Amino acid sequence: MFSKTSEYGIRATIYIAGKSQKGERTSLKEISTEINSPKAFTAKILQLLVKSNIVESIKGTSGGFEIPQHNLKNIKISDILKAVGGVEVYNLCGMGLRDCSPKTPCPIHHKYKLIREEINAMLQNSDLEELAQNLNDGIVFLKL
Amino acid sequence: MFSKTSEYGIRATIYIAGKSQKGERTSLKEISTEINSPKAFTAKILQLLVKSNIVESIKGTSGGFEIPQHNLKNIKISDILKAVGGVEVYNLCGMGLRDCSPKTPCPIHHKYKLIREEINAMLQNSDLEELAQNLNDGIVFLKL
DNA sequence: TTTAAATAAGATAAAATAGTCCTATATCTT
DNA sequence: AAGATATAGGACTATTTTATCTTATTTAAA
Repeated sequence: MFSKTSEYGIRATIYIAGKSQKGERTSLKEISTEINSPKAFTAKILQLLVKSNIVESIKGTSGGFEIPQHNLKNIKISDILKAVGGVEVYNLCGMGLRDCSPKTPCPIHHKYKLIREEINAMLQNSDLEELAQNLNDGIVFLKL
Repeated sequence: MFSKTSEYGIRATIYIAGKSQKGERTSLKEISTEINSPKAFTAKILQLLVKSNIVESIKGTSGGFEIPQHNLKNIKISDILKAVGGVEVYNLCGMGLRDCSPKTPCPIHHKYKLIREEINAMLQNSDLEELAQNLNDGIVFLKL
C-alpha cells in the first residue's frame, strides 16, 4: 500500500504528535525505537518533514523533534505523504494507463475510482490531534 | 497501486481474453504492442500466467497465447494477481505493522480495513468474461 | 527437411527504493 | 571554553523491482 518511506513517515509523525500533545519533545533515537524503524533512514525522512514544516527540529543536547500543539488539528496524513513524496499514487489510474479517464476508462476505472476516493477521504480526514490522542489513550499502536 | 508486474499481467490477460472471446489467438508481439508494455518483461509475466494455468501458450509458427472461452467467466483479477505474486498486499496492515489487528490496531486500521475489503471485493468480482466483453465493445481500453 | 516464427528460460543490466555511514553543525551542560 | 549530545547532509551500499539480451526449443509452412 504505502512505501516504506511513507510508512515510517506517518508512524514517526504520529509518534512525535503523541509526545507533543503531552508537552514532551522526542529524539530520533526514541522515535526509531518506538516505531521500529531503521534509525538513519528515519532521520532522512524526518528531514523531509522538517523541510515541509510539518515537524520542528531542535539541534543540540536535549534537542529533538516536536510539533506545535496548535498545529496538530490541521495536519492530515495526506500532508505527511505530500511531504515525503508519496501521495500522487492515489490519483493515478490503477492499471497504469496515462490517458485513463471517464471517456477512455481502463477496465477497472469506475470501480477503482470509488476506492481511490475513499482512500483520499481517509488520508484527508485523519488529523494528528485525533491520531495522537488515540495513541496516548492506548487504543492504537505504532510498533511492529 | 499495483506493481508494474501486476499491471502488465492484468492488461495482458484481459487483452488475451478479448481475443479469445472472438475465437482468435494472439502473440507476445501483438500483446506488448497493444497494451504498451515492454516485450521481454511481458514475456516473463506471461510465463507465470501459463504456469498458473490462467493462460495457455502454443509454441511455434502461428503459436501464441489464448484462454479457453469456457474459462473466462471463472478467472478473476485476483487470480491474475495471485499468479504473478502481487495479491497479499491487500491483506496486510496499511502501515506495515506485523501485529496489527482489531485488538492492537494501527492508527488507520479501522478505516483502512473497509477500503481493503472493497479492494478485495473488486478484485474478486471482476471476471474475464465481463472485462473482455467491455474491451471488445470498445467501452474500456488497455493502451497508454 | 529446411526455414521462419513463435514461446521458454537463464543470465545479465538498469533503475528505483531502502538503508547505512561518516562528518559537519548546533546547542546544552559543566 | 570544552565536552557531550543532538540533528543535517552528503556519499555510499544493499536490495528489490523492472527490464533486456541471448540461446534453446517447439512447430507450422514452404
